[in-house]
Amino acid sequence: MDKKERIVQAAIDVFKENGIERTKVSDIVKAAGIAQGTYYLYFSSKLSVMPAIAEELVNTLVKKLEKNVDKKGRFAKQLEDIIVTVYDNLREYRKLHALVYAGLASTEHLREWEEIYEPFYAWMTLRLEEAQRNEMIGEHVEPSSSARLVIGIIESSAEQAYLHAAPPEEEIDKQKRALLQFVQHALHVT
Amino acid sequence: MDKKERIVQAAIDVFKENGIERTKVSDIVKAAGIAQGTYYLYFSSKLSVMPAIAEELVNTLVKKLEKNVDKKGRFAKQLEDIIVTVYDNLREYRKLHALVYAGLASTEHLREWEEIYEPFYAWMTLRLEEAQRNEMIGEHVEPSSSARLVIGIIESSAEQAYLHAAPPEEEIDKQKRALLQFVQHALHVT
Amino acid sequence: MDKKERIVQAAIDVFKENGIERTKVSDIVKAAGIAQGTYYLYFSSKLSVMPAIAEELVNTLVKKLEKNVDKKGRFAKQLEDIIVTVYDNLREYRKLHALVYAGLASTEHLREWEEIYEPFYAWMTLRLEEAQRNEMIGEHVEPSSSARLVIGIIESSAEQAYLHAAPPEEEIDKQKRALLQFVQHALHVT
Amino acid sequence: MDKKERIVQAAIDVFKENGIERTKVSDIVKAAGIAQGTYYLYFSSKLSVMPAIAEELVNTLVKKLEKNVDKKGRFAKQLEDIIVTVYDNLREYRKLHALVYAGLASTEHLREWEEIYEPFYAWMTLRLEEAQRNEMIGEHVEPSSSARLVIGIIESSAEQAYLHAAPPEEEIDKQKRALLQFVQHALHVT
DNA sequence: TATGAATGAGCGTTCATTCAT
DNA sequence: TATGAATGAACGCTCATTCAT
Repeated sequence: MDKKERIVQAAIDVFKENGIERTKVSDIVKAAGIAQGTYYLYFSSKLSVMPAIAEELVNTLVKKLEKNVDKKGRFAKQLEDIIVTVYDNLREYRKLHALVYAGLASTEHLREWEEIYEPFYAWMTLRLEEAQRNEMIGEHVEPSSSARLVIGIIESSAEQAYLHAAPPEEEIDKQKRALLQFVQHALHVT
Repeated sequence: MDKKERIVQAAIDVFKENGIERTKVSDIVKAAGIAQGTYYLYFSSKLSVMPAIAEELVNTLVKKLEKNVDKKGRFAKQLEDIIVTVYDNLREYRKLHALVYAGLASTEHLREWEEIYEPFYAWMTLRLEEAQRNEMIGEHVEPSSSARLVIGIIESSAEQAYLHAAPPEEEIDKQKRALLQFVQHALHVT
Repeated sequence: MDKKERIVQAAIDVFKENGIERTKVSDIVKAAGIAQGTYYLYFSSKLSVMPAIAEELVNTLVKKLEKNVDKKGRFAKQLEDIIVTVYDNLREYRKLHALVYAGLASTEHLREWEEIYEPFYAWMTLRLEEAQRNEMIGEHVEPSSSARLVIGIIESSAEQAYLHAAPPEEEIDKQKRALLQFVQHALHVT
Repeated sequence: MDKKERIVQAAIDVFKENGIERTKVSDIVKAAGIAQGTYYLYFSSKLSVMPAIAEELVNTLVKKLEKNVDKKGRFAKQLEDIIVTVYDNLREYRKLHALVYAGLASTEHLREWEEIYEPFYAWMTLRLEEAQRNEMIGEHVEPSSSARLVIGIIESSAEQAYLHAAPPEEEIDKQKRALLQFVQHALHVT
C-alpha cells in the first residue's frame, strides 16, 4: 500500500528486465500501477530512485545471509555459506547490480554507495570479530578492514563467474573453492 | 592518422570528462577532429566504442605494470608495486572505469569483458607462476585462478578507496597495507 | 479544439504547400499550434497521418458533389457537373492527391485506399442506380462496377489535364467534352 | 555493359523491392555493381533517375502490347488483349508505378510524365485510327483524345484491382469484363 | 571515367518533467 | 495526494553528395 515502496519494487523489476537506458519512467509507473505524475511526488527524477533501490538490494542480501549462515557453526562453514549466498544473489541481480552502480555513478550519488553498503560491512565485521574471539581466525586480522576486503573479493569473483550468460556449474564450483581457500589462507582460518 | 584510434582516444577523453549520458557523439567527433558520419564508418553506435575503450584501458594498465614492477625483485615488493600501480591507475580512470563497465552492461557486449581483461589476467598469472618457481609463494597456489582473485580484490579495494572524491592519503595507505597483508597471507608470500 | 482534427488540417496545408519530403513534423505541429510531442500522442509517425488526410479529402469531395450536382436534373447534366467538380477539386489538390497516394504506398496503408474511397464510390453508385430507375442510362449498366469505372476515368482524365502547370482553358474544355461523350456513350445516356 | 542502362535497371529492381524512401543510392550502386560516385556521373541526384525509369517502363509495356495484340484481329479482341496486358503489367510493377509517379511529383519532373507516356498514347491512337478505318468503332470517336481516355480507364481500373495484395482471380475477371463492355460501348465497337 | 572514404546538414522520434484539474 | 495529457528540448543516426586520388 505504501506508494514509495511500490515504486521502488516496480523500479527494481523493470530495471532488472530492461536496463537503465531502455527503462522509461512510464514503465515504472505502469508496473507500480500509479500515474506518471505521482512518481514525482516521491522521487525528484528518474535516477533519484537509485539509492533506494541499492538500499533495498543490500538489505535483501543481509537478510539472506542471516537466514543462510549459521552463526554458531565453524567459521570455515560460515564462509562457505556466505560465498554461496553472495554468488546466488549476484546471479539473480547481476544486471541490476551493475546498473545501480552505474546509475549512482552518473549522478552525484556515488559517494552514498559506501553508506548503503554499510549494513553488509557491519554484518561481516561482526562475523569476523566473533570468529576472532573464538580463535577461529588469525589474531593479526583487523575485522573492519578485512570485512571490506572479504566482501570485495567475493563479489568480484562472483561477477567474474556470472559474466557469461550460462557458465558451466562445475566451473563455478571450482571458482568458489579457489575463492574459499584464498580467503581461508588470508584470514588464517583454522 | 589512424581514424579509429583517434576516435577511441577522443571517446576516452570526453567520457572521462562528462560521463556517458552527458556525452554526445558530436562531442566525440569534435574532439577527434572528424565528421559526425565518419564515426559511424568505424563504430555502429554510440556505445559500440566501449569495448575498444576497455581494451585500451587494460593495455595501458598492463604497460604501466610492466614499467613499474621489477620482475627480478622479491614477490612481496612486486605485489606492493602492483597495488600502487592499480590504485594510481584507478584514481585517474575511476569514473571511466565504472562507465565502461556500465556501457558494456547496457549492450550485449558485457561478456566481452573477460576477454578484454585477459591480458591483465595473463600478466598476473605469469607473475605468480614465476614466483612459485622461485618458491616465493605457497605451493598450494593455483596461478591462474589466483591471478583473477588477486586482481579482483585489488581493484575492488581501490574502488572502495576512491569512492570518495578526496579521501585522506593516510586512510588510503592504511587500506593498501591491509590489502597487501591480506594477499600476502592468502598466497603465503615469504 | 479537437487536437487530432487540427493536426490533420495542418498536415493537409503543409503537405499541399511543400510535398512530403520537404515537410517536417515540426512544420505540421507549428501550423497546428501544438507541441512536437503532442503529434505522437495522436499519430505514430510522420506518415501515419496519411489515411486521415485521404479520408478528409474524399469527404470534402463528396460534400462538393452533393452541393454542385442537382440530383433531380437530367443525368447528362449531372454527369457534366460531376466532371466539372472533380476537375476543379483535383486542380486544387493535385499535388496533395499524388502525395497522399504515394504516402500510402510507402507504408502498408495502401490497401486502405479502397476503403477510403468508398464514400465516393457509394455516392456514384446511388446516382447510377437512380438514373437507371428513371431510364436515363442503359439497362445493361451495372451500377456498382460502373461507378468505379466512371470515377476512375474522370480522375485519370483530370490528372492528365492538370499535369501541366498552366494548361490552356480551351484545351481543358475540349478534354472535358471528349470525356463527357465517352462516358455518355459507355452508359447509353439518353 | 552500358553503365547508364545498368543503373536504371538496378534502380528499377531496388525501388520495386523497397519503395522510394527506403531505397538508398548505396543500394542502387551495389545492385549495379559500380561505385557510389559513379552514379553521379550519370545522374545528378537520387530522383533524377526517375524519368529514365518511367521511360523504360513505358517502353517495356509497349513492347508487350506489340507482342500480345494481333493488329490484324477484330478490335474487340485487340481491346481484350490490351486490357489483359496492361493488367498483367501493372500487377508486376504496381508498387513501382505509384512510386515513379510520386518520384516525378516530388521533383519538377512531373510535366515530363505526358511526354514519357507519349509512346503508349501514340500506339493506342494508331490502333484506334486503324479500327476506325476498318469501321470497327464508331465514326464519332476522336482517336487521339480517346486513346488517352482508354488508357486512363484501363490503368485506373487495373490499379483498383491490384490495390489488394491478393485479389481473387474471378473478381479480377469480372472487373475486366465490366471494363471491356464499358469501353466497347463508349467506342461503339462492332 | 571510376572510385569509395569522408562529409555534415538535417530530421524523426523519444521521454523526463510539468501543471491544470 | 493523485492524475495523465501536454510539453519541447535534446540527440542519435542517416544518407545524398562531394572530391582527392
